[in-house]
Amino acid sequence: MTSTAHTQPPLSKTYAPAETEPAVWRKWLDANAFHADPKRVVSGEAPPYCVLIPPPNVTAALHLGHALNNTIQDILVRAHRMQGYETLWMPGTDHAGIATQTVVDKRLRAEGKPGLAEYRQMELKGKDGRAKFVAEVQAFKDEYEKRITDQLKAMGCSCDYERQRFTMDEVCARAVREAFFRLFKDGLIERGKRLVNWDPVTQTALADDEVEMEEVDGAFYRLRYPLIHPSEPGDHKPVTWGELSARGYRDADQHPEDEQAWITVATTRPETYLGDVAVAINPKDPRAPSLRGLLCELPIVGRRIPLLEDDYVVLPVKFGGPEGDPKAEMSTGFLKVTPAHDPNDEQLGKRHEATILGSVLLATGKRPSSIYINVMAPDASISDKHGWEDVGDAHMFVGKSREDARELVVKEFRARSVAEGQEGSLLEGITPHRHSVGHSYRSHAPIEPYLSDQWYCKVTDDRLRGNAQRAIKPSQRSDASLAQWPESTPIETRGDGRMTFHPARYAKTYEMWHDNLRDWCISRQLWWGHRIPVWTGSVGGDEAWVKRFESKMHEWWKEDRLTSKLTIDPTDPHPSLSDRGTPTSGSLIAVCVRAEDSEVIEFLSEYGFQQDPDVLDTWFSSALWPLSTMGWPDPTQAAKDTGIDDFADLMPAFNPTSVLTTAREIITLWVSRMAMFNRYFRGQDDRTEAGPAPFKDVFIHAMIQDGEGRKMSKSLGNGVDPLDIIESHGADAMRFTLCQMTTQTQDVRMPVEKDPTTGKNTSPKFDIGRNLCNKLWNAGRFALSMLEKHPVRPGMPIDPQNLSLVDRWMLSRVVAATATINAAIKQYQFKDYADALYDLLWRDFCDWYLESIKPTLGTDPNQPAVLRLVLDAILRLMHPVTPFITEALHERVSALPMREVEGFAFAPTKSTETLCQSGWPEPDASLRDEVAEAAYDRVRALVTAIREVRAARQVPPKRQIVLHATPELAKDAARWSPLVETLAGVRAITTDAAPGNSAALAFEGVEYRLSDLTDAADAGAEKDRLMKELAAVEKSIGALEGRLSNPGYTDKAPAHLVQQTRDELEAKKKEAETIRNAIEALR
RNA sequence: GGGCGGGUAGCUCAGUUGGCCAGAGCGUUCGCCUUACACGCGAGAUGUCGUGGGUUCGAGUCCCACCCCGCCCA
Repeated sequence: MTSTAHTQPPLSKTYAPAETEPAVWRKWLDANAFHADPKRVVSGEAPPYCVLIPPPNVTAALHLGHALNNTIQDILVRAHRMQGYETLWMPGTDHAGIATQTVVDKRLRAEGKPGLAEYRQMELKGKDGRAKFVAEVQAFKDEYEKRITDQLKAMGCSCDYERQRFTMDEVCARAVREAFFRLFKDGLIERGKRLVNWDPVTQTALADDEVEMEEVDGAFYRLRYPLIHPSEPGDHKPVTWGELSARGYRDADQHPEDEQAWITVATTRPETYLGDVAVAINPKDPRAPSLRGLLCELPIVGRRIPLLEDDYVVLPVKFGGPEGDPKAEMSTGFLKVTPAHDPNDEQLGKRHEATILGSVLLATGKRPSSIYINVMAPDASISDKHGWEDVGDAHMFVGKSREDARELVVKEFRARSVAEGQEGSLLEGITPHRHSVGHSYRSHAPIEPYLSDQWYCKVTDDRLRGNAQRAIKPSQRSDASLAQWPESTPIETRGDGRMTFHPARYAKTYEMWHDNLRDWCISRQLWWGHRIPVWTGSVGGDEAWVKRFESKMHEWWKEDRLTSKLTIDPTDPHPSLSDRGTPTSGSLIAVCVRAEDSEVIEFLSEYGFQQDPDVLDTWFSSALWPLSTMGWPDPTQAAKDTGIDDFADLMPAFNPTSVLTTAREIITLWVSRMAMFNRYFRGQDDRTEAGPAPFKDVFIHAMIQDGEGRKMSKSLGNGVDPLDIIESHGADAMRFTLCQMTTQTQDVRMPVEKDPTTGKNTSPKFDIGRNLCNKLWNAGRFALSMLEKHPVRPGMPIDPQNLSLVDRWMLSRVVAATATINAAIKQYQFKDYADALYDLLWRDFCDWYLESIKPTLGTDPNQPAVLRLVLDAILRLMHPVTPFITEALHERVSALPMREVEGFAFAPTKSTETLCQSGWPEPDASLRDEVAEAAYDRVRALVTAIREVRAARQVPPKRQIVLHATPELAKDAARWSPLVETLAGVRAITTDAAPGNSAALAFEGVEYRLSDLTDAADAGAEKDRLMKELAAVEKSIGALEGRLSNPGYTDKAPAHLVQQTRDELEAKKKEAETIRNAIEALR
């Protein structure tokens, strides 16, 4: 045993995290303490415990939410490591396509360098703008990745940093290629022209869950469309009110009969009228029959569009629409139909495709190619270059932004009348209307529903959705979902039903997401990301040339190096990939290349094939995280790429992982997709059996809000930077506070204040953690000094029966706390874990145990051994949440001589070099000593009673007083000696009669006396106090008697409870008697 | 509109299957620099448990209705 304790410098009076943390971190690294060895799992030496970090975005600093999330993961990981599990916490970062691209563009411009727009110009001029921009992003990525890793280290996260992955590194890239290839081959990826969520600022498509709905103050604009008769192109035959009246149109006679009639549409987006292809009316609307066969003429544009009947249109209230429904209140009964700029209109348009196309044919003499008239450019400005030809007189709108175009449309409609010389404006009116509008989660610009070619993953296929639904534990499935999706019933033998949500309610979020799932748009019009591995082109001309192509393609296809699909007609406005067929001249061929296969790629280039310019949604690569981080699909190659030679053992050892810890919104964005992919790609090749879900548990933590219940955000300036807290309070203090805040609710509040000295945001909440650390530090410092003065004498393990009362009590408290802590960690009840530690350390160990042993430590030969053991156990139990301070103290404690206590063991681990690798307390349940606890509780109750009297009587703290006890109590106190004397400031416990100026002490319903309190007792104050106390006791007696006189209670309540009430009544009556006597004595 | 969470002391939160007089920390009041800790020690005060009904001998806890706040989905 080295006596390092003697050579080490004295501990400072308050805990100074900045002096401790770096040295402790070095110690962990030197011990290689966080490195997981999958071989120990594969060989059966140790059970696995694995956590995958939710990879943070590589270009954003970690915020307090990350700090919470990572604290939770580190608690779980450190606890399990100490419990003897072979533990892997896999770190990594996410390339975060759209976010990073945006951030880097902004940064470049802020630095006065060329931005994305300039690189786009370069690319157009063939100057390699794309590659150069990606190189810029890469440089930023390297810088920020290091920053994030440093932040994780500052928080004390015990990740296996050697295995750190990045979603775009070569190992992860290989997983993306393989996954895309297999999904493509299996018909689960397709391309199609659909209306997508378009972000006009970043100019990319977004998935449904990347769109945030926000309430916006808008308006319903009521626009009049003149009615005309169908006629030859060029002719213009207005419908008059007279005619309408004759057709039975309601209220048509309210208008001059020779004037042109109109209908009124209500819209929140007047600028989209340029793309209208029809106006729809509900068939139940009484006006519908009289309008049949008529057309509208779009003002200014001059397009003639049909009137459709469709019950999607909301009936106005006056025609029987639902009362109270704001839409029915606002509705004019006419809906403008703009398929290219509204998803509902698209659906409606598709239902009436024949009518619309036929009507356009009739009006223009030209057969239109589709129902879509797209009037916007990708930046959402009005454009006649993207599918809008019949501009008519509407040139004035071209080139205007959405917002400007809206204003101009309103202005023009207001200025114009339905027909030349006719009264009244085309703009019937504007009604303010608050409604929700989709915004980009990244640029926060309003989403434009926009028609474009995109790649989709058919997640609605049972092979993906079904397996995700079946993944969750049967008891967490709802009847409604099972009824809706009978095929999603988990089948135990398929490996279904093994994923559990904590708290359980989140299973419902997950379930409902899948119940309403739509196909996933996976392409993004970005440069930063995994480029879609599909090359398209067509092959024609010389027969030998074509033959060479076909034979090579066939050869490689047989080798599974590529797979292809065709679009038969490249001019098809809705190109969709059909199954692989014989390439024919003129058909567009899409070839998916499995790997970075230069032979195939060069060959395709030779034939003029070009790689799809789009990249994949970031979540596509994130979804592969449980696979890609473990070297899938080619661990051998992954080992070569990284120099980490045990890649091959990772999957068998650690997938499925133990738990995923993440935030609520991630359930849909990420958890679902990881579940789908892990089960799909780890399933049997014949798909008879799905693979395992990627984690056994999913823990969803609360979201931290500020004191007013608002999200922490940059724009509000209410965010707290974890690094600031680490600097001001220490990493452990931050971690303990966050742990203690983690209740099972979905939000937790953290009042934010500005630190007056640094000007940085902080919260008084962190004082909880700081104070706790300081308490631990001083308790440790004190215990260490005591153990130096009174060293443990080594020897045979101590029989706990030979220990003093307070020692047996303290050990019993450690046993109880360990059980509470184990249960809390197992159930992800982090607040319970923190509270159990707080009580054990502060209340039990510091307030009572340390105070109790002060006078006896030098005389009781066993006591130092217990003190050392208990301190050691507390350090271990606290280590997962406060790793730095416990490691630092443990270094000194472990250097001291020790002696075991029978039954108090620690879990076996692979090393005890550091505390973080040392074993978790595993005390035998027999050390739980109910008798000692009851006895010590009596001591505490007596001490507290005496202290109350002392405080009430203003006895000076240092004054030693005398307790006049009954012979029974004196006997007990002698057994406990000197606990009561030490803790209550009692000089002597005597059976002598008390002198006249003594004070009353009520304990266990018996009156005792305390004397020598002061030189002269203040009888008046004492009497007042006793009168108050008596009133309280009498109130209780009344309540208890009331309960007992209720036959319903005595007859129906459990007997032991009734007895308990009777006993208590007796005790209270005695107590009242005691107080009355005391009052009497004062007279 | 659907789903979920919350409304308990001035603040932040506990309160498991209904069963002692509803708890903790911070803050606050009183007394203490008691030789580990003033980031501390001892003692105290503070609650119509969102509102209104109901079930029960007994409700913060179960049921119904309603009112606020927040999140997610449409």
